[in-house]
Amino acid sequence: MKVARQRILRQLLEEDEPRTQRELMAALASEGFEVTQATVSRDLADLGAIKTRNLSGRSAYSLGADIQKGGRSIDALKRRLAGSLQSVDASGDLVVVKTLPGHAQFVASAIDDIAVREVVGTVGGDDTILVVSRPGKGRKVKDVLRSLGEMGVSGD
Amino acid sequence: MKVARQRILRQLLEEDEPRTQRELMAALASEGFEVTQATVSRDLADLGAIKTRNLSGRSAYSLGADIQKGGRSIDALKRRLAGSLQSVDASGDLVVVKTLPGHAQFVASAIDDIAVREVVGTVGGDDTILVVSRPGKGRKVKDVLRSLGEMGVSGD
DNA sequence: CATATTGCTGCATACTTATGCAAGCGCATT
DNA sequence: AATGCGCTTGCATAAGTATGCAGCAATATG
Repeated sequence: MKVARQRILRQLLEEDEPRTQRELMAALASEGFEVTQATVSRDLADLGAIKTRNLSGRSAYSLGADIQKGGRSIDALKRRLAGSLQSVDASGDLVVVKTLPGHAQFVASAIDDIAVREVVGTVGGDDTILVVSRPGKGRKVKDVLRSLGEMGVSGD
Repeated sequence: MKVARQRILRQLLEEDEPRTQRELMAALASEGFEVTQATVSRDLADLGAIKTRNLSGRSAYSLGADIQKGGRSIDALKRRLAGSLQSVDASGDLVVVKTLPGHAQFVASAIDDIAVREVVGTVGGDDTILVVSRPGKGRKVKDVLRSLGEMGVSGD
């Protein structure tokens, strides 16, 4: 089953330093999941895994930029955010996110988790977050956050 | 020249979302650097660049897990650490790092930056840092940190 | 029950990236 | 100047990864 396999895969990604998909394939096999490299590739995409470089410069798969906080998928994050987001507006490269009272810190860290490239950083208060995006990415970040929350909002 | 080219490369990695080395090759060419894919590959290794997945799940190159803090290479980090480290010891998966007074916070954040996979997290005081490594990685983290600082230390 | 629809997978293969090797260059030494 | 060393690069190719397509199974629909 796919879900079970991907759960194992997560573990493997956290515990070991799988260097190739072939290696993961073997590891999965020894756990009873015999799949091809193609499936591993697709699983890794599902999990949002990336190939990082470890301390020695060698590359290995891991669960993304937020490894320390425990990996999560975009989907999982979507679920987390959906309930807390109130509105998202942008002014240039600054994106202002309103949340339920007290949720700002939580949401801000979630945004930090997910927006690896487009976001420079976030500042969270009690119910408001200021998201600083990379030059020209403000609109995009806004759109993405809105789509994650799937809520109606005021204009640009 | 290599250095100049890699500087441009950094910029490209930060500003755009290059999806393949071929793309980077083209971008570099339009900046006056005509090199082959092989060179781009080696440059990316030098810079410690990794292939992340952006919000939509597509993969793109970027400067590692420390994007938000401004990318830097292992080498740069080495230079930063060398002057501040005093000693490194490990006890199981806990690594204790001593720094010059007041440098702990700084060094801790540097370690966070660099130790993408092996380190679970760090706690920094004034001149001491507690580094929590992944199970079984304590020794390795210790060794790496020592080698970064290139200093004599006490035993295990 | 028969027929769609959907999702997961393997196969084969296209695409992408890494690397052994040799050439070229600059600097130091003899 | 000649020799030798180390570094960088391109070339060719190996190694690794992604993906179109088709088959299969499970579930939904008539």
